[in-house]
Formats: sequence, structure tokens, C-alpha cells
Amino acid sequence: MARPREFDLDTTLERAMQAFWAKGYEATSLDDLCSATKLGRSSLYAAFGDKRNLYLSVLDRYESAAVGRILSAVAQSKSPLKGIRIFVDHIIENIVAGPGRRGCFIGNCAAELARMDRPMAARVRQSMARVQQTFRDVLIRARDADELPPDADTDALAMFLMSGIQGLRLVGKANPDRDTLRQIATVMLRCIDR
Amino acid sequence: MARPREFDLDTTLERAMQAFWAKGYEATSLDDLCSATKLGRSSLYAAFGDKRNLYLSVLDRYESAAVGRILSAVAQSKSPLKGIRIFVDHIIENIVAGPGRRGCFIGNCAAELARMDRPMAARVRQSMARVQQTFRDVLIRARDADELPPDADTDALAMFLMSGIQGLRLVGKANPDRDTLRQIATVMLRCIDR
DNA sequence: CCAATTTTGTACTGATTGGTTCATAATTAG
DNA sequence: CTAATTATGAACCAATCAGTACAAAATTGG
Repeated sequence: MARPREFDLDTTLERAMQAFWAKGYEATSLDDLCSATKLGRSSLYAAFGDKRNLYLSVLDRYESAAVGRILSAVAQSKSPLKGIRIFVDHIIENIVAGPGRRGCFIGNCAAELARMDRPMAARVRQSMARVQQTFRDVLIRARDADELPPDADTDALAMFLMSGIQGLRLVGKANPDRDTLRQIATVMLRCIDR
Repeated sequence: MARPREFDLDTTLERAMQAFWAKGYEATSLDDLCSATKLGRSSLYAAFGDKRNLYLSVLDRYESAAVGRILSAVAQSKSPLKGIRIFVDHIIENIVAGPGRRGCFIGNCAAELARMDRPMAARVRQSMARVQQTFRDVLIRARDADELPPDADTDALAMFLMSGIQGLRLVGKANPDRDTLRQIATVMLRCIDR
């Protein structure tokens, strides 16, 4: 045993996420990451490997948090479908009030990196699939509770939800206007609701 | 009068678009642009100004082409609504067969640049609005042709379509799978159709 | 054919990039 | 207290970046 690490891995990941989220992957320099995490290059490299690897670790963390936010919205509401509506409302409020135009971390990764970096594309696909499965589970519960017709295609609906929310958040980046986003969300949720 | 330009502005814009589309704004270097357009830096700067300005010119071109593709799909089909369906099919086939994971140029711009560059965000908002208005006009024609109920909110539906297609194309970047995209599109178009 | 004008390619600039090296500081086991 | 081990921060590296300067080439009107 020797000198122990002076920083906490998770809070460092959180800080790195804020940096990547604010500027994107390419535009975030190692200097940015060092000042955001309050660490030196050496510590960062020793703990997480290179920039790309750190980004992947951040993506892991974000994915879990995103799934958690869905489940939490559902848990705090009367019914599964109502939970999804609340989740979408939260997203819209976040876009409108948030520090600004950051979008979805997963969607940003898809947009910026999926083209050139195939392994990253696969990684994003996995994250999207996980979100989608979370929606599907909720939709199945909604169907079991007779909130959806018995023949509802929960897989297709879940994919549509995931994709629709990606669109909503992308549009919100250019136009973070509550009314606009609510109108989009209303039409989107009508597909599910009825 | 003096020495005339040796290249064509429009084909240069087309080539620059291919370069930007393939790698994104930041990752496309001036060297990339020079080899793509087969021009020297001086010619590029003299004709279009700096990199950002060239990108804006490319965005103009793309926006017009995008609107054109919508109208053309509608024109070649029996009814307005069928035209939209054909347009979405074209997009999916393009994602699946295309050179790969390039997404929508407008959406890419939103994802990459809207955060840091406010004027660019406004420019993207304008492009999205134009696409949206194009959809709205088509939807109004659909309503006039009794393809939509008389009380259909064509503005909301048009925004939803624009947003939904952005989502579809973003998902397609990470997962260019025909079946997946078709399922998403089917649910999406059901919102309009009925 | 000449002077004026503009395009074009090359070379260059200063800044910034991701990543590495290495000496120093800090900590522990014995 | 000492030797071993590890974290840390600053200096450093080659590569690349967007943008510019400038001289040479090309084309025009007269």
C-alpha cells in the first residue's frame, strides 16, 4: 500500500460529465477536463485512461441515471402511463430552465461520434436499447393495468417513445421554447395514450 | 474585368457539404475542405469567407434541398398524406443504404453547434421552422382533401413530424436498421393518419 | 501586346490539441 | 525511521488547427 487517491471517482465522473455535456466530446479539451474535475492530467489518466475512455465511463454513468429518472417518475405517479407523461414534462422543464441547450448526453454522443467511431455507435445503440427496454417494461405494466389495449405493440411504442424524446430534445437545443415542446409532446403522447 | 473563377460555386458548395456532412463541423479541417472541393485555401476564403461562413452557405443549400425533397415526394404521390409517408420511407431507405450514419445536416448542426453558438442556433431554428411550415402546408392540403379531421391542429402535427423525423434520423445514426426505423415510423405516422 | 486586376497555390503563423515524461510529494508497511 | 510505492503537477512533445501573406499565373479591356 502507498499514497491513497485524494479524490472521489464518482464526483470526478460527475464533473467530467458536466464538462462534456456543456461542450461536446471534441470541443472539450484536456485542460477543460482538468479544471472541471480539479485534477491534473496524470491523475485523470491514471484513473480513467485516455479522453475517449473517460467519456465512455461518463456515458455509463449517464445511462444509469437516465433509466433512474424514468423509473423515479413512474414510481411517484398514480399509473404507468401518467408516469411517462410526468417524465416527458420533466424533460421539457429541464430543457426550458436548464443551463442551456445541452440536449441528451446519449443523443449528443450519437450525433457527434456515431459516424466516425463504430464502437462508440455500438455503445450508443446499447444505451438507447436500455432506455427503450425501460419504457417497454413500463408500457407492459400499463397494458396489464388496462391503460393500453391488449394488442398494443409495446416494443414498437417503446422505440417510438425513445426516438420521439430524442427528437424533442434535439429540437429543444435549437428552440428551447415551452409551448413548442409541449405541443410536440402532446401529439407524441397521444400516440401512446389512445 | 480580369481572370474569371475557375470553379463553379454550387458544385463547390455540394462538395463542401459532403465533407461537413461526413465528419461534422469541428472535425472537418480546412485541409479536408480543400481536398473535397479541390480548391486552395485562398479560393475558398475569397469565395465564401471563413469556415463558419462556408458552413452557413452549405446549410442554406441543404435547407432548400430538404424542402424540395418533401415537396417532390408529395408531388409524385396520389394524396398529401401518402406523400408524407413516401417521404419518410425515402428517409429510412436513405439511412439504411446511405454511405453511413450521416444523419440530417440540420439536426447535426443543432446537435453540434447550437449549444455554444447562439446565432447558429437561431439559424437552425429558422431551418427547422421552414421544414415545419412545409409540412404544415401539406397537412392543410390533406385536411382540405378530408384526409384529416377538420379540427386537426396542423401546426402541432407539423412540429411533431419535424421533431419525430429528427429523432428517427438521430436513432438511425446509431442503429441504421430498417425494421427498427420502420416500426418507429409506423407509430409516428399513425398519429397523423388517424 | 500591354497594363490592370483577380485567382490561385505555397509557405507561414501563433495557438491549441491529446498525450507523455519525470521529478517531487505523500503515504504506508515493516 | 526507512524503503517501497503511488499520486500528483508542471514541463514538454509532435501534430494539427484556422487563418493570413504574398508572389506567381492567368485573363481581361484597351
